[in-house]
Amino acid sequence: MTTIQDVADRAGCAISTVSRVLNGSPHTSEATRERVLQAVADLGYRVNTLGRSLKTKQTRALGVLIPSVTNPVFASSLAGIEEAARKRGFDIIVTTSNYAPERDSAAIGALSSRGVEGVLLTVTDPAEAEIRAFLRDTEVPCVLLYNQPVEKGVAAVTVDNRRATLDLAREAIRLGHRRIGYISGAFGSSDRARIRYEGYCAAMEEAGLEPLFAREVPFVGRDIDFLAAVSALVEVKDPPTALLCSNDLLAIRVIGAARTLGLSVPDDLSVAGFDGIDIGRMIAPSLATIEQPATAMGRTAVDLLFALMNGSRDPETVLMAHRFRPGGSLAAHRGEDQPDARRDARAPINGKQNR
Amino acid sequence: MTTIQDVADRAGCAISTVSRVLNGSPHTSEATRERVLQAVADLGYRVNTLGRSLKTKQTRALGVLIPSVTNPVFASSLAGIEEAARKRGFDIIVTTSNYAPERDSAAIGALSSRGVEGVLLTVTDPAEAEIRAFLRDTEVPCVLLYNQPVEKGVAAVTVDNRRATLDLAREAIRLGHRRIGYISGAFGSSDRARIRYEGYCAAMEEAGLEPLFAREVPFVGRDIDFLAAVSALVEVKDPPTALLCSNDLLAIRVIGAARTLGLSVPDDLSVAGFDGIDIGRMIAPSLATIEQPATAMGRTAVDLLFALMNGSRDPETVLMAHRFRPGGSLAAHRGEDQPDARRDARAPINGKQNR
DNA sequence: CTGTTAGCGCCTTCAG
DNA sequence: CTGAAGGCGCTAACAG
Repeated sequence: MTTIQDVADRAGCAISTVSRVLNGSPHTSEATRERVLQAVADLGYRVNTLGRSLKTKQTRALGVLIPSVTNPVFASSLAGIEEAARKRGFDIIVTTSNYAPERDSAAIGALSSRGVEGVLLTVTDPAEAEIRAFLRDTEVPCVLLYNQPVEKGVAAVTVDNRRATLDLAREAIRLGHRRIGYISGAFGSSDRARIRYEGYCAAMEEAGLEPLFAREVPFVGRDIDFLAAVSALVEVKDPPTALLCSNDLLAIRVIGAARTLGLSVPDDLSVAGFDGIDIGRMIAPSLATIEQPATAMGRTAVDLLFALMNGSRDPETVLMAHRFRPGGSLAAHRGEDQPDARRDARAPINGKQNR
Repeated sequence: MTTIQDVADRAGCAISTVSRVLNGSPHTSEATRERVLQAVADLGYRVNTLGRSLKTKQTRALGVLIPSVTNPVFASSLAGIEEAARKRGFDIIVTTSNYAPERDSAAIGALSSRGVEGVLLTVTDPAEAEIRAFLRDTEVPCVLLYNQPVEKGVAAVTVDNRRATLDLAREAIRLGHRRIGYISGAFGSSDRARIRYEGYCAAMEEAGLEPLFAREVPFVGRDIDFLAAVSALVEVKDPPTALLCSNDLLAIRVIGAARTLGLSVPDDLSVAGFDGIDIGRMIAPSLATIEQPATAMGRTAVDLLFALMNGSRDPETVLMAHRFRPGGSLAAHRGEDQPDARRDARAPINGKQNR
């Protein structure tokens, strides 16, 4: 590895001079400047970022933590992040938690240990003690993405998850559904799932309906377990006519499971998701969902992060606009039911009850 | 930021002692060990990776370059990479080229400037001069992913793109198709696309057919341009009955465009892709394609990289197994054509000809 | 067993 | 305009 000293030797000057031309210091004669540049080219020299960073305390690197990179919604936000960071000359260090809460703080520790100048976080639970402590104590600027902060003074970019799911559930109700279930991955793995559930409950109550059930299913588990879980939900007396899923990937799996169980979507069962990933448009029937602007959210989060970094803005929660996207998976209920649907509402049919 | 000196002060010892206990050196008394650990906990101290790396020349970081993180095939390989790297205690710095050749070498430069201990590359063109030079001259271990190296001594993990497309084209031919077209993103943006095209040509020639055409379409461009490009290909006299696409994302867009043009897939036009992304299974009709084990390829690439790093293996090309995945998008040709299809074969109908 | 010391590669006053 | 020198945080001999 060639160092700044090698360049200085070849250019016949001191390393400080090399440093100056490399960093565009104005006080250098054109002649030596040329020689230095020539030496750099000859030797194929590249500054060692570590040495520089150690001195300047600037790593020009951002840390990113997301649950998974194969979930298109996070891939999109990552794309937005990467683009916005690169535009400013920053690299990103990417870590994933795979929805495992215990990996969150480990990842955050590793990131800050690397001296990243800012951090973008999608954690499983922003209310978790260690996470809160970090958010409060750290001096490295930090913005939550998709998470909704539990205390003031924490920056975040998200949609209004509660309101969005309320909108979605209202739509299902408007379409004549009365027995509507909510299904999510492990609540412990996603504050979004919990908040969205609240929105669902609010809509049900508003319509004078009892929330049917909220069931956690093994989102990242094996197909066979997943199928069993869905089966337990829908193969009951007075089954739900619509299922709201905490995210699109889950919804797509549910549709697949329903089909395996011999149910037609949406004829026998309506299904809706949340996120608005592209795949939803391509499948048949297309997936009804809530769209959130994932790439723009990533970009916005970086913008906010840089504003935080240079002190031009205080931590705040930026709410992005969401939008209901209609789709064939959520259709009008062909009601052979009695008018007063409340009589059908009941305690959880199966599985643990939430709330 | 608290440093090792702060810890030493608080523990009442020298920084070297702190360093020793932190790095698990055996020669430390249990007593001081305790004191140090306590001080670390009290102060919430974390080693500064930069200082350590500067000394040890070990960054425990890998560099990754992929075209895009929103293409599921690269997202999957990235997931495999991240997992395998983390298992070994390595972080990854992720850069994307967005299929722009000029961004490849810039990214590689930035990566090595950060002192990454190894690099995983999916470049637009491994034959490009600057890339070749880097591959040949660099002392940082490096493995290509998806790319097929153009010279010996370069490590790579890929499938046999030529052979795979040959298999795919054979399948189309077996299904009765004679007028088969090949469509890809910009050849300049993907050596895979070019090599796959060769496989297509080989299959056609083997069957005594003339390659119909190979057309580059604006893969990352606007919908309207894309539609026009597809329209120009299929709205001709004696249109192709099957279209082989250089990747799945492209194939899915083609199906969408065909539909917009009023064509039914596969009744009017069969379409096949390459990659085997999950979405392909979920759309209707399901996408016929060549599956490559993206996540495993990422993992394998990291394994190979580490073997390179510790010198236990020499650069080599690892060919992973591919598999034809049947799908509704590629159906038997309902031939009202004359038996000798060669009479229909012709020079490119439209667009620039390749090869 | 523990402290002292010499850098790793680079930037940045401070003199000259 | 340029060189010399100190030090960023840490590790690794080398003494003691």
